[in-house]
Amino acid sequence: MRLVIARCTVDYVGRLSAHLPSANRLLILKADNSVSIHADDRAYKPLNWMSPPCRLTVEEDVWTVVNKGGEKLIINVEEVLHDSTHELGVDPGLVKDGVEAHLQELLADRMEVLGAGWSLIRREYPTAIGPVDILCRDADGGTVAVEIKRRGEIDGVEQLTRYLELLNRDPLLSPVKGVFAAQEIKPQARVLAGDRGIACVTLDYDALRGIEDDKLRLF
Amino acid sequence: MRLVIARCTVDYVGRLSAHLPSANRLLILKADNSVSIHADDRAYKPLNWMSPPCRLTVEEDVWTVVNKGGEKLIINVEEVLHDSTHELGVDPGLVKDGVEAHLQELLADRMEVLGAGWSLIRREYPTAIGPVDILCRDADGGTVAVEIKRRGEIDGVEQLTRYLELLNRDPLLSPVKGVFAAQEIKPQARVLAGDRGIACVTLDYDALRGIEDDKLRLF
DNA sequence: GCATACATCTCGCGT
DNA sequence: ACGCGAGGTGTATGC
Repeated sequence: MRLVIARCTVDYVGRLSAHLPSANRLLILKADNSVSIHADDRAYKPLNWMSPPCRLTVEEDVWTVVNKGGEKLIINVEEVLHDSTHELGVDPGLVKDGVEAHLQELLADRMEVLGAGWSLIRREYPTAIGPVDILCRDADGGTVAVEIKRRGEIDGVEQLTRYLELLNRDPLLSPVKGVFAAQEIKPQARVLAGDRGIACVTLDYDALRGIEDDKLRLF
Repeated sequence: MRLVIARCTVDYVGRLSAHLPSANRLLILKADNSVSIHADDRAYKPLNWMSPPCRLTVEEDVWTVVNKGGEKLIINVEEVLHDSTHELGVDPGLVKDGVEAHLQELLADRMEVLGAGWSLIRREYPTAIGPVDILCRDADGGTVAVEIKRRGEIDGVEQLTRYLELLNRDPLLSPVKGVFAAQEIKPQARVLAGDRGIACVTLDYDALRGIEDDKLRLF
């Protein structure tokens, strides 16, 4: 990894055209040839970048990065204020916990959260337009499609609506009801769901995990 | 901006929990107190980060970054291999060209691209569920809602569908037809649009800009 | 401040 | 390779 602090201008031509006027910035050149240009604010997003795989060529003070799609990043280095290179090695990578997949596992293992007597048919129930997160039966034996999101927004309701339309065309399954389950459901999504006859359930991740822990403790 | 190359472990607790085992990484501490942790690959996304506004506290070799939402980033610095600080000043920022807003301007100025005799009613036509990109009249005087995207995907068709549903409830406007306009329209979006009676138009950005340039040259 | 829509989104999974 | 969905999405804009 090479770190350069330099006064530079940058031009990007690709999916759009963009230009950075002359200023002092951080240029990061990584082992995979990727390049990013950072200002002194905002942690996440570089001002400009070229993702790998790409090729970097240096001619005098003009650095050019191109990728296979023909996108081009041209850095004009006017003055170098710092330049250092460091060996980092391969990163072991990060361990995550708490994403939607985990919510789905937890809920599938504890269907009674949705109602007494509810039971799982299967997770990731396949359909022509994609898998339904959870297909289950309610206490009356009726089929229910459950869409799970971390944050429930309007597009999640649209997604579930498409699944329900499709599932209800199958006479073996119909009628299929819908449940929109999320840790947090936006008001607009709740209104749209109500309008479509879809029930909303907010999931308490810690409580679900607590139940799961209790279960594990039994073994 | 402070650049540190260090062997470190990182823990993030917030919207999820994540852990980075000990390894050499780049730590970027920016003027707005934001922190990001980079491995030696991938230009865009840090391994871990804390976006501003946030607060950084250093106690011995443990750096803690917290934000208002209670998210926490804990960096355990085991060995510092490089440490330098640089003054960059405020960045003038980047100038973009080719985004959706510009497509909308160009198309509004050249409605005949959609058909002979078409005319603009207004851009950003307000509705209860958000502004319609362009509302216009076709050659027969019928009202048309146009949704513009850079890349036309399924959610854009859903969005336009919601607008059309709403607009067609207004007897003063109804019937309102729909046009889905984008530089590139994905096949699935095209199929869904067809199913909903929505016309698809691919926009040639360079051609639109060329027409605009010609117009400007007249003055 | 909340809510929506866009992004050179990136990234991973599945077909 | 493309399509699709998720993301600690981040970021800007309008209310």
